[in-house]
Amino acid sequence: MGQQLAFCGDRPKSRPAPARSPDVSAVRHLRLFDDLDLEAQADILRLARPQRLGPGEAPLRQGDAPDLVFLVLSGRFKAVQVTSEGAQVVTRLVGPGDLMGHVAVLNDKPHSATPIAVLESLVLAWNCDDFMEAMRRHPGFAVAVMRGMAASIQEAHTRLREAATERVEQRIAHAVLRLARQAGRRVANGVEIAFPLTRQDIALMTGATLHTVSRTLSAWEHQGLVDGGRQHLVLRAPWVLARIAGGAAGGEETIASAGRPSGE
Amino acid sequence: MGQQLAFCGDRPKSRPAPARSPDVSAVRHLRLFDDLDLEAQADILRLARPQRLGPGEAPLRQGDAPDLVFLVLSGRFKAVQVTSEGAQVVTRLVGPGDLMGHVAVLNDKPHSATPIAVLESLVLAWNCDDFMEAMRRHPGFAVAVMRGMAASIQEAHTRLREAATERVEQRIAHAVLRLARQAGRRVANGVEIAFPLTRQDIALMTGATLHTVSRTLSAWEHQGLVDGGRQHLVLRAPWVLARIAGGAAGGEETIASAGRPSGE
DNA sequence: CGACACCTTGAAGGCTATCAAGGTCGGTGG
DNA sequence: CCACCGACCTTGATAGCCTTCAAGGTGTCG
Repeated sequence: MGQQLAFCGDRPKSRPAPARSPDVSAVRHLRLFDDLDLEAQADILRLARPQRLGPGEAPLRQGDAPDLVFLVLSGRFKAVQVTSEGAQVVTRLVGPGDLMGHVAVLNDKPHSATPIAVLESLVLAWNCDDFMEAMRRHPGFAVAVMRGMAASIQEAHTRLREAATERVEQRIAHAVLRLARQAGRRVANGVEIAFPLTRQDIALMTGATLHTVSRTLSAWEHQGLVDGGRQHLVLRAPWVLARIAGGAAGGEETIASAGRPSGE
Repeated sequence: MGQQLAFCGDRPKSRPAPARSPDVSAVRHLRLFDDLDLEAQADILRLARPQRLGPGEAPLRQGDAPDLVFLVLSGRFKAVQVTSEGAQVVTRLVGPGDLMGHVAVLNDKPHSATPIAVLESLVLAWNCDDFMEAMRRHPGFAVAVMRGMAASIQEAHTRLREAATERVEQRIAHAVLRLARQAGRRVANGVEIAFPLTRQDIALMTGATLHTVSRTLSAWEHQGLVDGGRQHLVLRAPWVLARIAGGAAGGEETIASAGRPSGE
């Protein structure tokens, strides 16, 4: 009882003295800090160390012992899991306000995926002992972290259901709609996915091959549903994609033939 | 800031006075209470109300507003998610020490699955406000809850990877091995799944049809890898199944041809 | 302007769902 | 006790979705 667990694995405690504690104003707007008063925010931030990552860089690697916990301030990451046979999956997309590495720390197991930056990104890093201590000292923080984990679980279960019950075209539709919701930017033609996204990436998110993804997007482009391009995607008719995702076979569906919702 | 969130949805707070607070001894051995001293355990249990469920019964239903959080003391549940088209998935298996309903409560969204008892089961129920309050008052409890959620996330991501990269036979192998780990009981012939499990259940866990599952299990039974039966399964050669799960095509593999591990 | 990464498109084949037709077990009521 | 019924399981045949194999096209960066 009351047994102390080694949350950071068994490696020596390396606590690099924060060069300078980040400013509270940088995180005030994040939902993770909604519940906390200024004092608590400052207390938690005092232990954090900012870090900058360019596209392709990773703050931690699959298989590493848990050591640090990261909070994304800006930019975006894709969490890639590689199997022993070399097959890959993108387990989730990580954006501002999301944590990385906390699952492994809480589980006391090696990291199960490598988060790779797809944009110039800024993160905060905590030594994992400090992170655990912050949660113990500020229950509101712990609850906020749990909220994020709960959302993560629901998303994973949703994707699990899609993978088990849907055809490839539906899964791709769901995937791009989810991308638009998580990282979409309104543009003239519709909604643009606001980071470089290859066909291969979509394939890794949907359990399809890049060939099938390419074919599907080509078909959609011919129907005017999307604008494709090199590492680039614009959803011109999200409502039609939603109908495809919902189970309608698609068939001869065009932009005009589907009732455009008045709201939104 | 400090804005109070409606964790229980907007329904009136119904707090049925606990008939009698459950005994601390019933939960002492659960990992969820490892970190807590006796006083904290008692404080948390004081708010809980025991409840008994028979096979087929569900403590909550998919789509319901979050209201209560449950802790399984004994028995077992399968969490079933149904899509609008009627397709079903089993998102997870819930056993002693696991929570139910907490994800929806933390997310403040309707329950995303219905946990159905597959055995006579005993659970503890908390009003969700009380549950949140317990976590705020006892950070160690919050951390323990998070540990369970972290495990849940890793399992979901693992299954996501399997669904995306593996053939049906491999997925079934992984599924039955996971079942054996979570609900296995050593018997003379090997390891028995210790609750009634239909082919359909396995199909809902793996994204296959019950026909394919039946065919696969029949083939395994002919090879002596498993003993099948009505709602019944015994793994005679888990190490061979592990090899099948690991990617080996199986082919002419028999019990004898695979090196039996010395340990365990 | 050459090389690399990304994308497109065709053809063939296999894995699995689907359709179809029973078989078997266990409980229930007469 | 026995017959019936429902739930669960098995096995064949067929069809089709999607992967796999193959061959190029295209955009971008150094």
